[in-house]
Amino acid sequence: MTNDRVAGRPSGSVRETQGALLPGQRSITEAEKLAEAKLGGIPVHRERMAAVANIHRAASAVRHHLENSVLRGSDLTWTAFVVLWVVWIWGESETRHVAEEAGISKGTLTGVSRTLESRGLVRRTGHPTDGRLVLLSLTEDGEEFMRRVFPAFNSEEAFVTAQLSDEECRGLASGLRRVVLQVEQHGEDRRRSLLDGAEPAPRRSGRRARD
Amino acid sequence: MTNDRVAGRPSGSVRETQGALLPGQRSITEAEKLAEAKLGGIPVHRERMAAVANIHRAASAVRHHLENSVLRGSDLTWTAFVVLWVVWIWGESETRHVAEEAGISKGTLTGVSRTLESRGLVRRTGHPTDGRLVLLSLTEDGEEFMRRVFPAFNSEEAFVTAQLSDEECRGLASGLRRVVLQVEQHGEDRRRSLLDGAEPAPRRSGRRARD
DNA sequence: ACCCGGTCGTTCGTCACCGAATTGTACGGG
DNA sequence: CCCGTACAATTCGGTGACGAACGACCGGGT
Repeated sequence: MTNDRVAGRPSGSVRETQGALLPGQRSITEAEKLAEAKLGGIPVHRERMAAVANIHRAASAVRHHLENSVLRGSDLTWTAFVVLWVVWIWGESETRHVAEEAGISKGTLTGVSRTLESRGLVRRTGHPTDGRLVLLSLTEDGEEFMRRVFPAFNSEEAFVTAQLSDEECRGLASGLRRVVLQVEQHGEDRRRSLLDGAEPAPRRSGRRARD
Repeated sequence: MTNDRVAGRPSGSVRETQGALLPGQRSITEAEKLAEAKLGGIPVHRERMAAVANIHRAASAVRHHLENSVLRGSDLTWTAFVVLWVVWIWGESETRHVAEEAGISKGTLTGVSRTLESRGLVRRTGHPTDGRLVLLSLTEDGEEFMRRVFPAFNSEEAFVTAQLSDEECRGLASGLRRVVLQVEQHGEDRRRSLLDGAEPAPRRSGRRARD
């Protein structure tokens, strides 16, 4: 039993014992306090925890909303749309760059891009001089699709950020960009130093070593 | 052909033609300009687009980093850890609340909680008076696990936000919270009014209607 | 006592996604 | 010219996840 006097509560669901509780705002600050109490003395970086937790809350809420509004009607998955968007914005690109930009693995991109190809939205062409590379580009149908669907997508982006001013959006984007850069620039070193000495890592899914 | 003079570029990869290009910062602002040019006149909510895009970039980067640092060593998936975290923070809870808080579906939670149960980290008990409910709580092993692993997790949360001051973290969390609240409070109405009149929605995966 | 609309967690069909192994191409020495 | 190395995309085994259908259960009305 640890810190029962602080973190303790009557039996039954916590939510029920607190009455009507809006998700989000209050629950996350409650969570911070409870976490600190749970750890009993060990300091918690509360702002960091709240920021990171809310990044994921927001990402999942936004993705869910977009999947069930604009994307559902187009019969496209989130990932497929992101890939389409990346190729649309950047123009003809090598697959490894598209995969990185879209935040998916190369293996996943192979499948997604084939799906998009079979729907006539993207074109896959070999690189003229380097036979290892494959270039992705939008077909005319793909261009037309994005001209039609992106405005709707962007409208929902505006909807989900409706509580924020333009200036606040800029601040938000700037903060998030710094998080992305931090991980991209120092993440690998950090991970290496964390398990320094230790074996690289086990793995629970995916193809097994042939060995 | 639309706006070729504005959006046009020499053939080959865009990335190659721009020289060394840091991912993140520059690419997203480039993307905004390119998108606007692509749409040729139709206004784009640039700040909104940048904010939303960066939410997903950041979420995926942070998740990736955490999965490959603290979680890999514990042989837990991201989702399993989030569920564990929610139950740890909130104490014994009904499954539907845990699922919502963790941002996953009820069906997924069934599988995840069984996995966690089989590892002896959580306990599943029937509700004393309502036979439909199942309550989740941490076992003593689960408590011990979180006391050990959460500090490491929190340290990585601090790492990914290292470029931000405490004050900036608070601002970031606040902005994201408003996004979450906006979707939670008005998202369903919005989706309903968007496809108003139209058929509810098709579906591409999952169990088929029995006909 | 019995239905009956509503709500709970679980089941299950159907993909999405990851990442090691694999395959194929490029290119710089011997 | 033919290797060996490097690096590309693809293949494929495996898990993760969704969400409609389902069965168990609640509680109020008839």
